[in-house]
Amino acid sequence: MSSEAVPRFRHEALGVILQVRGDAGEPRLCVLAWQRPRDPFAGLWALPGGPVERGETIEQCIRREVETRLDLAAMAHMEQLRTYSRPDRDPMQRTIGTAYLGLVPADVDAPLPETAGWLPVGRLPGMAFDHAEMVGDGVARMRAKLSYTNLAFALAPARFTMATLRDLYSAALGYEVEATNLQRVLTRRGQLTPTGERHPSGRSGGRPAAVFRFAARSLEITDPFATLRPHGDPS
Amino acid sequence: MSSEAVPRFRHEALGVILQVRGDAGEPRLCVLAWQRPRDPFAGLWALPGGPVERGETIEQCIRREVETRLDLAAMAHMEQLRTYSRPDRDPMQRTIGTAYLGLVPADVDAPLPETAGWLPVGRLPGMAFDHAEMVGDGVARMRAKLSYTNLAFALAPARFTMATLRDLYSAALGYEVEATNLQRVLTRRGQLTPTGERHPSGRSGGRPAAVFRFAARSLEITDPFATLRPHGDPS
DNA sequence: GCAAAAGTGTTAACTGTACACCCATGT
DNA sequence: ACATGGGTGTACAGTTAACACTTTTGC
Repeated sequence: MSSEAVPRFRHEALGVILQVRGDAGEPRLCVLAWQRPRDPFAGLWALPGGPVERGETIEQCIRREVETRLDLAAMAHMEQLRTYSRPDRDPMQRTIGTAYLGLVPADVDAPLPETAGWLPVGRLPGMAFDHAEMVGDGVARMRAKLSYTNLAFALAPARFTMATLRDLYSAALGYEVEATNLQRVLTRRGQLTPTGERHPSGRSGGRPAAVFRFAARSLEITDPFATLRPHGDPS
Repeated sequence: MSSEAVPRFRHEALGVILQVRGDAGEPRLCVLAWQRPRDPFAGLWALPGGPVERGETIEQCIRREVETRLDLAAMAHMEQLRTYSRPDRDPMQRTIGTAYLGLVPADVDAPLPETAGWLPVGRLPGMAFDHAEMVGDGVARMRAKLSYTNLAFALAPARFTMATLRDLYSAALGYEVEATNLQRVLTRRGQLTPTGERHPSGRSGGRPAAVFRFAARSLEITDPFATLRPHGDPS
């Protein structure tokens, strides 16, 4: 209608990279972030990411950006979260941003530069831009998918005992989970494969724990919540 | 790092606007589209949408674009689907596109221009760009949410009998649903409110049907699939 | 009365929670 | 022996699919 040229936008990709980390005692769900050295939002924390380049997809962009700071092979799952477009979300220049959710297994400990850190999502410090909202969206997506998919494969180490997995689920979901029922549910859904190994008990004794691994290493929907399913379709 | 300027992109919003329509006999799930008069993809069908303007969000853009062709008040629900960024998705110029899902109640019959139409999603004609993928994503999202939310409020007329609702669900889900169990499930979840009215039976007789309405007119999660819920939390 | 459509009752299968109880190990 | 933690058995409640059966209408 108008004769004005179509506007063009800076477009950035951002990563909500989550990992359950047990640095000090209890394992906690953490998100990877950088403390900003400069304005805007100097001193606040920002998610990794950067501007999309000319010939790449947004997903290629976030992979490229994260790769420079973290071994990408370490990231076991990645999916698009949502696109944020409030005109004032970047006070310096109009920027549209697409956030991705990335999950890192608990046994990976990639070295990080000084200014980077793993922030506990339960007690986030001040976040730059709309990054706090992105973290919230990412955590919500991950928690939902823990319920009806095998997504935990991307948070768990390659091999684990049920006690380890219980702690991991508890940290990721934000509330206590019982190992007994966790094992039953995951076993019924075919997610767990026993390795045959046993993890010896600690100083305080106790029966040695069986060691498991996840049957699949890519996302599968293991509990289709579809009520109202097709006629004659079990599950 | 590089001294090159950050690239900027044309950004468009697209709408996957769905409605269950019974124009000819059986109601079918349809998507709103326009037949393209010009290249690229002349003759193929494209979703409604257009370029994002300078001061607006992507959601404001898709609302503005759809508004010019359809009464927006008619659309009972809208949510962001996903952002598509393949560099060659628009052969003319690099364009990043964000798709939105919009739902229109079955009793709305907005007049459309000649070149527009409601395409049955079961037998889509050739679609322009990556719009077929967008329709697929939109239909999948809607079907999933029909299972665990009250999303059907956005597809159903204000008042309806269970027979009407059964046909609507069948068309939207793509398989037959029984009115008996549908009523039981929705009633238990508190989605249905009886109006007290009765719909008189037709020529062929039959008991008059009770008329219902949806208890809520905005999206609610009525069946949280969360297995592994917090200790001592029913439902 | 009979066909048609709506609505109710009942059963069976499955899932997840809670909790009691048994097993294997270190000290 | 006993404390500690892992693992199993079992009962119960909630949900949904399937289908037989009853109710209310038009003809």
